[in-house]
Parts: sequence; C-alpha cells; structure tokens
Amino acid sequence: MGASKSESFSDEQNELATLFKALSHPARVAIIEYLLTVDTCICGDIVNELPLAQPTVSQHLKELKNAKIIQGSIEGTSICYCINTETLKKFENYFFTITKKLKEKCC
Amino acid sequence: MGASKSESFSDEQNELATLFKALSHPARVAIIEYLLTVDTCICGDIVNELPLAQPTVSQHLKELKNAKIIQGSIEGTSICYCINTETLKKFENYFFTITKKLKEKCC
DNA sequence: TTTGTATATTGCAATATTACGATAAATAAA
DNA sequence: TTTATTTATCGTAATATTGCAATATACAAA
Repeated sequence: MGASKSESFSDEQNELATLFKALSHPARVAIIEYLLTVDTCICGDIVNELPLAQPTVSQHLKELKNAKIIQGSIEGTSICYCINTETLKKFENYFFTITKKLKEKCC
Repeated sequence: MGASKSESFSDEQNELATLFKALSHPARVAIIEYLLTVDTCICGDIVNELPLAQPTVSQHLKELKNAKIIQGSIEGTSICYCINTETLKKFENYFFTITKKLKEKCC
C-alpha cells in the first residue's frame, strides 16, 4: 500500500485534510506570511524571499494554488499572487467548529 | 534531495507547519472529530471507529501524540486518549494571527 | 529578430508517508 | 499459569513529497 485511503473518509474530512496539507510545509507557511505582509497582491519577488531555488518555489506555489489557498493572475511578464479569501474563510469556519466543540468539553 | 529544508525557516514557521502536517490526513482529522464528539476522554474504540487496520490507527495516534495534539494515559488494559487543549489553543492563536492579518488587507 | 526577464515543466534522486501483516508487550480475567 | 484483550512496534511494499538542474514557455524591450 502507501496511498492514503481517502475514499474511506467523508468529503469534509478530506477537504479539511487537503487544506492542512497545503500548509504543512514551512516554505508554504512562509509564502502565506509573506503575502500577508505586503499591502497588495504583489507580483514576483516571492522567489527572492525564500531560501529555495526557483523551480522549488514554483512547485510550492502550484500546491497552494491547487488547494485554492492562493490565486495568481498574469501581470505582464510576471504573475501576481494573492490569498484566496474565500478558501481561507472556509478553512477558518471548519477550524472554528472544531475549537468551538473543544470549548464545550470539559477534559 | 527530498528532505525538507526546515533549517532555512523560522522556528515558528516550522512549528506551525508541523501542526498543519499532523492534521493533513483524513484519518487524523477523523480522530480529532471523534474525540470531540465523545463527552470525556474515552478509552479504546478509536480503532473501531476508523476504516483502517489497528497498526495504522496506532501509527496515526502516535503522530498526533508527537505533535502534542492529543495525549494518552494508561487506563488498565486500554489507553485513554484526549485532546491537548494547550496545543490546540496555541494553534488557534497562530491561525488567528494569520486570519486577522488577512482581514486588515484589501485584496 | 534577438535578448533579457519571469515563471512553469520535466526528470530524477533522496527522503518521507501510508498501510498492514506479523509479532511483541502489558495487563486483566479465568 | 493460561488465555484473552488492547495497544505498540517491526518490517516491508507502495506511493507521495521535496529539491533542484536543465529546459521550456511567454512576453517585453531593444
């Protein structure tokens, strides 16, 4: 085996796991943090911000895009990336449900 | 290569990524959700709740324990698992910082 | 057209994760 | 002590992730 038995779990559980997975690498956390420090959706220079080669950064950006956590739009020669507020809200909601349930517990 | 260049990122970025990673599998999301549905820290039967073999569940539980998201105490023959409120609060705080920053942005 | 700049894709090696059968360890009950 | 029950660990196969050099693509500027 080796492949995750995702079909054995609910859609919501898989969706939540996918979002967590997209953020499960320090480089991708760093990308999100960087996108949050800049005022607008700034183009380029994400590569210069990270201690990784350009193809590696491109790959991490692709994963964040696939998870719909960020989105990129072509802006001349470069690409303008920004956070997908929609998805982050969804994520926040999921997460809230969990932490809310936790507060209702004793333990 | 293949190993993650974690030393190139901040401790906080790595810590956050570790927490996300611990929850990046549907089985582990399911475990957390199950622990939240039961009133107290119920022993055993986590294995029966999941569509996975016992060694696999044990492995997932170990990962959640390593990330300090859950904790287990011996209770006779079985082990009583429950959520580590401390860690989840820390996680919640990290996450809040991100979503708060997002709200301060236009985009 | 040629050159330069920005980003993506390919290919591959190193490493990590996932899953589970077999087995071990620990303890309760008979 | 023997047996049953519960959880952990080992070993291993299948698959996924990470990182980057090389290369491709796309387009702006010269």
